[in-house]
Amino acid sequence: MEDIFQPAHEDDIHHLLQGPQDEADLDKWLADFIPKDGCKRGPRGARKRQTFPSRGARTRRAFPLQQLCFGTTRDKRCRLRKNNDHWTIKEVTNLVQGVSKHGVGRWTELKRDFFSTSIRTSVHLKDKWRNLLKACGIDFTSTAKGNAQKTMLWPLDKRLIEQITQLAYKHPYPRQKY
DNA sequence: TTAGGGATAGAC
DNA sequence: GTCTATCCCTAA
Repeated sequence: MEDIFQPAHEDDIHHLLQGPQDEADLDKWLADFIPKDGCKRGPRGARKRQTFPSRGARTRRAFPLQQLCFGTTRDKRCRLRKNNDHWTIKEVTNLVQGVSKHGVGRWTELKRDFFSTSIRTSVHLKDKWRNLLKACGIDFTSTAKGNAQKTMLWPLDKRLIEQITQLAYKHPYPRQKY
């Protein structure tokens, strides 16, 4: 199976190992971590979207469409669901910067400042922050379930993880009500 | 608009 | 079947 993280050229490998040379180079460097079209990345290895509903004959879950229309036991109406769109390191970095600037709970402002051209909604930002806290082992609510898989943080810079942890304590989630 | 619970996808 | 990331719904 093709390793989607393996750069195509030796120069790319060198570039990857060297890290970003300067701020202008940061985007290109980060781009090496962005999953290629049709692929996913994560602790359990690259995931490719199915290109054909092989299991779809048995279950609607396997359809590879960007959007699905189906009902659930909870919601009888047809419901649209996008396929999973994993976050890139750059997006996570933007989110961390946004929380650093605005604090938690101000997701619309954060979206406006850092994700104005992104498909991510304020709800996505909130969900991702919640997810990052889980992954950092921070129990943000008394009802937090189980232990998040810490290995999800593997592609993230150590400093970024530290920053997330610090922000989590500086700006506890959910936001304090005044 | 936000918080929180639940549903879903996909690897293991 | 389990587990996690992401998406979606809905109450406040």
